[in-house]
Amino acid sequence: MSCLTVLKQKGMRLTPQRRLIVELIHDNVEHLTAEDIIQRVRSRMPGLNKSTVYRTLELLEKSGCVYKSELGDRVIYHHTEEGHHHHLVCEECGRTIECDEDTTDLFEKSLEKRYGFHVHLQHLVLTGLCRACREKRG
Amino acid sequence: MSCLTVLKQKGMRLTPQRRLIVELIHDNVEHLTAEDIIQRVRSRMPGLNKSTVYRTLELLEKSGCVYKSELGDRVIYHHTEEGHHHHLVCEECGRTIECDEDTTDLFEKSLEKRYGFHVHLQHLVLTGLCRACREKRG
DNA sequence: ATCGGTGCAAATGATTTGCATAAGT
DNA sequence: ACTTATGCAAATCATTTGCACCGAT
Repeated sequence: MSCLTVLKQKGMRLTPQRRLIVELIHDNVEHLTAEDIIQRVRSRMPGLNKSTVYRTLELLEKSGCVYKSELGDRVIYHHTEEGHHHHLVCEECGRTIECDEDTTDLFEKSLEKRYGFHVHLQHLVLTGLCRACREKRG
Repeated sequence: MSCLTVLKQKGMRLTPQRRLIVELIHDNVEHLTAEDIIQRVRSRMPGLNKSTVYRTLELLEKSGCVYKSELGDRVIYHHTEEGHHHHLVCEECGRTIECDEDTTDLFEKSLEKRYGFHVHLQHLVLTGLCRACREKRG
């Protein structure tokens, strides 16, 4: 179900501002910060205020349409998509790899088995080095 | 090697303020925020300024004496100790479980194998529910 | 005695909020 | 029409910074 449908179902208004912000988040594979979104929005709808961006992001997060995570010291947003909830971000080239749930399932199970701890891995963002960058480094 | 030794070796001064902050971090199993440390310091050395706390934390992080991580929207600090770099924090009771590296090693290896991605898991803090709290919930 | 460290107060920067107006339903 | 959403400006809150003085070496 699309974000816009979710909002409509909840009785929220589909304003041009919200449509634009939702569109931006969906068109981007990368993770965007609030500031990124404010920048990108500027060219298409110059009047759109940053408060509106923040309010919309909060709304989308609470509605389960986007994930809010921390990447280093940046707060980033990413649309919710089933099966691709985790991300590997290369520190060198910045590329993002979507990480499927099978890989994390195993990890979750081992934490459960070993510590009796049930992790809530909603949207994990891990940093490191991708293969290409490691090969370049030698 | 202790934090104080590290600082001394780097030619940094061992002021009473720094000694106190280091002591606080080492005495606490839990994760402390900068604000927590500012509070706790107050009773023992009322004149100690918050800037000094922030500056010391940054120094300790750069010297590899403490880890700085994000837990939800809080920035937390924890002393570096070999073999216990990861933490499982219960969302219900707040208890922290130290997670040994064997468990994460497997996870790291599977990410490497599957995606060719080498994660930098310096100090992972994961939230979820501990066994006791899950049993209480039923 | 030196030079790095501290306290203080002011600056910063991201996010939030209160309120009058605008606009989706 | 009735509310909710937006724009604006001001408030907030954690963290950072410039600078004069202090104190560990």
